Amino acid sequence: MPTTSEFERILRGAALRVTRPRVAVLSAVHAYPHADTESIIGVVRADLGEVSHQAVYDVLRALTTAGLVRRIQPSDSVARYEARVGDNHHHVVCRSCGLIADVDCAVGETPCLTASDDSGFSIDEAEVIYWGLCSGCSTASNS
Amino acid sequence: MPTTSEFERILRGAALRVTRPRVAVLSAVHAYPHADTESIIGVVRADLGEVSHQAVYDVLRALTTAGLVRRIQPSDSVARYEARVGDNHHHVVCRSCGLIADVDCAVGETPCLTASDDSGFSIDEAEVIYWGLCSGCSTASNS
DNA sequence: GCAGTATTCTTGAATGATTCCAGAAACCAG
DNA sequence: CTGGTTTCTGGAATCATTCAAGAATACTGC
Repeated sequence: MPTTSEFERILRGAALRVTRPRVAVLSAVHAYPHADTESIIGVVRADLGEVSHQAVYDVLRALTTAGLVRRIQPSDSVARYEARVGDNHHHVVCRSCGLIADVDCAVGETPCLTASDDSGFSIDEAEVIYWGLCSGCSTASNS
Repeated sequence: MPTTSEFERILRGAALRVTRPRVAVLSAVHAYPHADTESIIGVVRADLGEVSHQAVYDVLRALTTAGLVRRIQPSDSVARYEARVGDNHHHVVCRSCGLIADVDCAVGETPCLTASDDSGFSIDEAEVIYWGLCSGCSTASNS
């Protein structure tokens, strides 16, 4: 977990202004991977006191645009954010409880990037979501 | 494109009641792949006259649950539906205009179903979304 | 260190897809 | 044909997210 000054450096490196809300949001995303926006707001407020949700939405968008965080949004879920970027990993989502876990790319480097027929698209990213049941829900449903 | 009576058979086969709205919605999803809910409502109304959006939402949920249609929901997009089910194909989405196209599974049968480390999840489906630019938007952005 | 300027944060309201609710209508079994 | 259940209608509610305008704050050059 990077320190505050490291977060500042990360922000500057992305040509983003360093503000308290931004450092707090970036820190929260690092601390709580796959957290939804409301959770992040809660963490940031616990850290800084009152912060408008608008600011958090704004910061999350700025960080996402800058590529410092990744936004993931499985069907039937609100937007979630994570700080692991640039390593082409994917996610498993539990159909029952919504738990999300990271999964490294299955077949090596970035194989998923190659579609069999790209229909004329120039593809730059492949996003994979595995659906299933987490160990807890799986056990519960077998009983 | 199946006929109305075929749609009826499909519905009965899934243990669903046959109603005019259901046939119309199923038909619309077959006719307009990747259409969003509002478009489907429009098509259904052109066919049957006034139909409540509630009915369409309801039918789409019933069909999705029954496995007759698939719901896809790329980030920053409303829910969309398609009738191709059970053949493990994926999608390319244009970042610029939102166009969606089908892509057959890249590496053969259902390889994506195997995650390198499933974190204890029992996985039953892999959903792949390729992000990029469609040929039209790609050309436009190069100029 | 300090003013100027552009970006960012606050407050509060609006948007829009989706869902909830209660009653009317339609479908299927016997 | 009738009963009973499921589905459809109409309208209102929910909730994540966004828009807008003014106040505050951070970076740039002096």
